[in-house]
Amino acid sequence: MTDAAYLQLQAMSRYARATAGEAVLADGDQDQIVFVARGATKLVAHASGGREQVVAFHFEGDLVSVPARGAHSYTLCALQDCELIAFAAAEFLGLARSEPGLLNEVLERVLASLARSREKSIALGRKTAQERVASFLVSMAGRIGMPQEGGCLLHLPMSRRDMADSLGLTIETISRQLTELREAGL
Amino acid sequence: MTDAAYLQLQAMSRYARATAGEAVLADGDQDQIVFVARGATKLVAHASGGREQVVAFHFEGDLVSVPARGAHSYTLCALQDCELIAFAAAEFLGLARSEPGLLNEVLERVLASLARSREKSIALGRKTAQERVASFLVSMAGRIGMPQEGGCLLHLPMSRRDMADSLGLTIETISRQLTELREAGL
DNA sequence: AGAGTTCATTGACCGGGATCAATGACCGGC
DNA sequence: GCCGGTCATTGATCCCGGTCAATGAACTCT
Repeated sequence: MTDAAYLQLQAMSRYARATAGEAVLADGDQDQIVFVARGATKLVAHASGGREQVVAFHFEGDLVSVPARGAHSYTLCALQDCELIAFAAAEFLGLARSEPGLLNEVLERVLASLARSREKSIALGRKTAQERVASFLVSMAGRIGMPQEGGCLLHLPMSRRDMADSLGLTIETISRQLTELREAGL
Repeated sequence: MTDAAYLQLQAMSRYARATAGEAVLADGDQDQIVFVARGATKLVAHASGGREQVVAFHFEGDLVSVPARGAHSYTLCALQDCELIAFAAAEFLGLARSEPGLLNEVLERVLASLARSREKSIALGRKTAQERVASFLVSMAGRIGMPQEGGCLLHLPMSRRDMADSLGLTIETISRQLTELREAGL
């Protein structure tokens, strides 16, 4: 990346800190691109009737595309204390157009997001509660698990409610499935 | 786009025709990028136990990212007679890196796919059968509806089974919801 | 220490959509 | 014409996970 582009990028960036549980609304009018420099976030969609769907979780180093409200309104929300760097998507992509390396990096991350979103669709559409919880744990282990001898240590920054809202279940069902897995010795 | 890039692009493309119902496996080893020149397709994920989830529908002019098998295996499948142009994703993105215009176009389409995939997650996770069918119809009207005086004409190329596999329901439920909408005069 | 809060767990019951089953419509082949 | 096939519709029944409710654990505030 050229120095000039770097300076431009820095100029259009907005740095934000967020404490655990806090919403990072950013700017509701236009699409945002947010880089998670530290911490973890969830992207929540609000459906009618108070129903909420967690569309994705993000961890340190992840890039999030936060859409302006379309059919549903979205909120980016901190799970832990976070440091975030936000850009207006249009502006960001405008600059990226002259920086193929950057554009390519963004595209690859967006493709990864798309792949994860599709996996979520499969889970939500065709899996039982047990399978959803199990594949959630496997997926999280792959993303933020610390390999340990013989296994893998997993610190989950989200609450039961977040898991439920991500897997299309209720907190009670999550709880029941987890105890079932625990009693099965997993 | 430069002439040289265009020729390279053409050289790495694979043209394919597919008749309705036919699978377009392409190449299972690596990710594919497919352009739908004519017709309509579905991207199907195969879960264990014969369960299938339609991850997305595509129509004339759409660009599809078909992942090589990861957690689940995917198949691109023609809904109508199709003309398709396929690229190996790695190769395609390699060339695109030197063609910012192309890269930018691809990125925008992938972002649109991501947005649709998220909308699908919301439907699958937090909506009733009735709401799913309704938002499916609205979404399809937005993509392939022909505006008519006072309304909108919609030719759906997919079967009840495809809708069911897309919405996480069964053909019976789709049928019941459609008759319910019909009887309500919608 | 006591009161109020939020979150996780567990139990009892209920309902929306899956499953099983039957029927009809439409098709191409011979 | 008849027969086999696939697809859509409708009804009867069942079950997974939602809903309602109670309890306990951990924490903060006064």
